[in-house]
Amino acid sequence: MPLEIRPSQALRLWRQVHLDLVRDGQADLSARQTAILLTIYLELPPHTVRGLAAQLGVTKPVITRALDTMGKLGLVSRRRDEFDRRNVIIQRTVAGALAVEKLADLVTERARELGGG
Amino acid sequence: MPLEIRPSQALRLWRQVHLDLVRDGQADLSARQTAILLTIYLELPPHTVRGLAAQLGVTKPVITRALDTMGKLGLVSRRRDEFDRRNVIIQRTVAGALAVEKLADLVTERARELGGG
DNA sequence: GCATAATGATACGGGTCCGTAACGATCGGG
DNA sequence: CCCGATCGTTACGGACCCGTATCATTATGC
Repeated sequence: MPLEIRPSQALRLWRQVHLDLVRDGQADLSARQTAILLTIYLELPPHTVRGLAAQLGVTKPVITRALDTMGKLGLVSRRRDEFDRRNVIIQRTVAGALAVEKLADLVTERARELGGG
Repeated sequence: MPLEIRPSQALRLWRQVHLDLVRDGQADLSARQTAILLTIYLELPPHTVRGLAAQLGVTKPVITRALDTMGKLGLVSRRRDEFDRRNVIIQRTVAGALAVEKLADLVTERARELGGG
């Protein structure tokens, strides 16, 4: 069941959602942080620093810093893997789930408002 | 002609496109820069610093700095308004148009690949 | 001509992020 | 044991961006 969308519609959708994010002032997330956050909330656990780095094609410090920032914002949390104490398991939070849900509603609503152009 | 998309589809689309942008390494654009770039390429000219700042709900230095960065990348260019030399007119470039078109194709393609979930 | 307004750019102090390299902690094999 | 491999984190120098305040340039009204 593919989703049919024309390039011009895609651009207008992309612009409008980004405008909303900027205007809401809550869009302090970079493209990398967005990719990390959505991976955590859409893919099956467990999530590790190394695994996320591999999926995004970036180095581990990038993931560590992004988790620091998003942790301050309360969007994700970390805990040690008790079975292999070298690993860190990245966990979801209530605030993170709310933010993801809000983004989903925003994209969905803006898509619904798209005209035929 | 609204575009029907479920919240779960919207999230998977958002994640996949951001993953592509990060992996391509071309995602040096922040949410603000993306909003500015798409506004320039989708809305009718002329575009000024003040006008963009008003549309995005940010201050003028934010626009100036974003234009500096995107100008270095060749995505936009600036010239003086000869009829009111206080104004600066922001213009599109070939490279910018290509980048926008590429983004449109990316979103469109990833939308087409979406399953029913 | 002169004062005022408007535009975009710049200075400043502070924060975040980058990539590379090194680090401490932990696991595992010999 | 102990040495190497693996994990996530931190250090470093550099770059970018933020918001506020200020600046030079240009236009406008009297």
